[in-house]
Amino acid sequence: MPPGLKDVAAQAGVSIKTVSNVVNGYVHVAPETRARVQQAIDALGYKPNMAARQLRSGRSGVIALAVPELQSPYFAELAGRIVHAAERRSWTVLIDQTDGHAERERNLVAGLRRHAIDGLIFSPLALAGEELARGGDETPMVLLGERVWHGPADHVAIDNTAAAADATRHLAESGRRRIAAIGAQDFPSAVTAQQRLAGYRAALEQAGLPADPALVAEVESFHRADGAAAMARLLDGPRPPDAVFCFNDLLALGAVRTLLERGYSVPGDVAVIGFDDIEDGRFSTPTLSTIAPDLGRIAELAVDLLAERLGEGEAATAAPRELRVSHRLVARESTLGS
Amino acid sequence: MPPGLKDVAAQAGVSIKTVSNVVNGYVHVAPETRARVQQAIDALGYKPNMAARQLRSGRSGVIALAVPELQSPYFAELAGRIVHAAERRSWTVLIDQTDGHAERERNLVAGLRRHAIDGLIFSPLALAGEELARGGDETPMVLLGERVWHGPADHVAIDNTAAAADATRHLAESGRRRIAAIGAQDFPSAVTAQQRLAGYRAALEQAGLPADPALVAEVESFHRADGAAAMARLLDGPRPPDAVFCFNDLLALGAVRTLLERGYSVPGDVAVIGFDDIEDGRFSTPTLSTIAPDLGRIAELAVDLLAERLGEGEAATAAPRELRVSHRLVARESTLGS
DNA sequence: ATGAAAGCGCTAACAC
DNA sequence: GTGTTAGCGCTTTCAT
Repeated sequence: MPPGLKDVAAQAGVSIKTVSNVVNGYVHVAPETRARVQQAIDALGYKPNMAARQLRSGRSGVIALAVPELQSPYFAELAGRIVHAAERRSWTVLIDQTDGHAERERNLVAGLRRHAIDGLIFSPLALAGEELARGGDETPMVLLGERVWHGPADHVAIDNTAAAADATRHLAESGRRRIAAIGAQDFPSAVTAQQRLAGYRAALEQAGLPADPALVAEVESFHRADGAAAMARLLDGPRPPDAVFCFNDLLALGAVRTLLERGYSVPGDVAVIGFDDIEDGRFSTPTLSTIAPDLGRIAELAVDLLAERLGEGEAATAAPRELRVSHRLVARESTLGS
Repeated sequence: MPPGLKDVAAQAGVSIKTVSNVVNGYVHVAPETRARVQQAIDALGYKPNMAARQLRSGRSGVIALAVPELQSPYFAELAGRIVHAAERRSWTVLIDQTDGHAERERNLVAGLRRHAIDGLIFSPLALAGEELARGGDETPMVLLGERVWHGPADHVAIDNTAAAADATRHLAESGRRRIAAIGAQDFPSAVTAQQRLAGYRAALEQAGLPADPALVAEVESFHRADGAAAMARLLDGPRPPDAVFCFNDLLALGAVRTLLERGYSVPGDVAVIGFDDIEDGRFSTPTLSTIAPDLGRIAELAVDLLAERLGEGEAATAAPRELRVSHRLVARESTLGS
C-alpha cells in the first residue's frame, strides 16, 4: 500500500491538514514544520493520489484531444503541438481516435466519456452543424476546423475558403488554364471539403477561368492513395489539367506520385499545390507548394480557450467565441519549378 | 451537480447498491428492477464518476504512452496503433511527449507521474540501460525499442541488428561496393543507432566489403533535415558512396532529396534504403526501399503485456519478458529502379 | 499556524 | 435479490 497523507502526518508528527498544506504549497506553514514534513514526504516517497484529489476538487488535470487519426501527419503534428501547449499549463492530454466514425464522434459530444476529463479539444470529421451541440455535459469543448453552425462551443480555425482561393489563384497567376481540384466530398458533414471547393470555384471565377466539372475529382478520404487514384482519373479524362489544387498535402503527394510515374513533369506539365504544410512536402521531389496554417497558434488558442472556460473569471460563461488563425501560401518547386 | 448513484436510487425506489449492480452489469438483478433502474438512469442522465470508482477500485482505465515526439511518422503511427489496441480493452491512452529529454524520461521512470495511470508503454530515447530501472513505482511498464540491459521491465522490439544487416546485404547483393550509413550516433543512450550500425558493419564484413569510416555519417537526430545534411557531407567527401543505408525512413527521404537536388539519379547513381516503412516512402519518388517492422504486432503485444501484468493471474508477477517482433525487407524503386 | 471532522461518489463485505 | 455500512485519500470548512 502506498503511503498516504496520514502516514506522512504520523511520521512528521503533525496533522494531516498540515501535510496537505505543504503538498499544495500553502503559504502559512512554519518553515521548520514545512521542513520536517518535506523530510517525511521524501522518506516515505509519498505521492498524492490523483483520484482522491480529483474526487474532491473536481479537476483531473487531463484534457482530451479527439482527432480522426494520428497517422495523418497533419493531425500528428497538431496533437504534438497541443500536448506541448497543454504541458505549459500542467495538463496532460488523452488521445481519442475517432477514425472519422460518426458514432464515435457522437459519443464524444454526448459526453459519453468513460474518463474524467476537464475539457475536450475536438476535430470533427463525420459530424457537423447541430449534431455538435452538447447535451447536458458541462465539460468545455473547443472545436477545431470549420463549422457552419453557431452553437455553444468555442471554435478555432483558419479561413478555409480564403485559403483555398489563395491556392487556386496562385495556380492561375502562373498562367495555368485548366486547374483541377482533388478532394471534393459530397456528404453533408464534409464541411472542410466544401469550403475548399467553394474557394477554388471563387478563385476560378475571379480569374475568368471556366469551371469544368470534369476537373473536380472526388475522394473517399484525404490520404495519399486517394490523391494518386484521383489524379489517374483526371489524367485518363478527355482533357487533362495543367494544374491541380489538392485539398490537403497527402492528396497532393499522391497526385505527384501518379504524375511522375506516368512520365509527366511537375510542374512542367502539371503544377500541384496542396494544403496543410506537412513536413513531407518540404523534402519531397519536387518540394510541394502548399497553404500553411499557423498550427502552433491553433494549438495554443485551443488550449487557451479551454483554460478560460475552466477558470473562475467571467470568461468561463461567456458566449462561444470564434477565433480565426492566419495562414500563408508557401510556393515551392511543385508550382514554381526548381 | 450531476446526479449520483444515490439520486438514481431515490428515483427508482431502490437502494444504492442495486443501482451499482445494474451499472456494473451484475447478473443477479430481477429483470423488472433492472428495467426500473435503467429508466431512472436514463431519465437523470446518470454517468458514473470515474474518479470515485478509481479511488475504490484502484484502476483508472488509462494507460500512458511515452514517445519522443508525435511529429515523427513512425511514432505517430505507433501511437495510433496503440490507441486502437488499447481501445479493444476499453482503455484510453494518455500521451506523454518526452522530446527525447533525459530529465523528462527520468521522471517518467521514477513514477513522478502527475496522473493516475494503470500502466506505461515507453519508447525511450535519452535513457538506456540501468537508468530505466524503476524505483518504487509499482505501475507496470513495457519498454519499446532496443535495450541492452536485463532489468525488471517487459520489452517488445524487433531485432535491430539483424534488420540493419538485411538492409545492408540487400544493397551489397545488388552490386553496390561503397555502401554508406547515415544515422550513427555517439552518445551512450543511442542504442538503436549503435545496433543498426553494428548490423551494417556485420553485413559489410560478411559481403567482403571494406568498412570505410568516411562512409559513416553521424546525425544529431533522425529527421529529414539531418538526412539531407548528412548526404551532402557524404557527397562532398573524397569518394562518394554508390549506396546508402539510412537508419530510418526520414533520414532516407532527406538523403534522397539531396541526391536528386544535386542531379544524382536514385537508384542509378546511388541506391537508398531506409528503416521503418512509414507511409511517405510508399508514395515518394522514387518509392523508398525499407525495413518494415510489424508495427501492429508491436502495439498489440505491448498492450497485451500490460494487460497481463494488470491481471490477477500468475503472469502479473512473472519475470520480465522480452518479446521479439518480426520485420521484413521491402524493396522498392530506391534500390531496384523503376 | 495547525488540528478535527465531514464527505466527494463509488465499490466491497456482509447482512437480510 | 436487495439493503446497510464502511471506507478509498484527499480537500475543506470550522475550530482552536
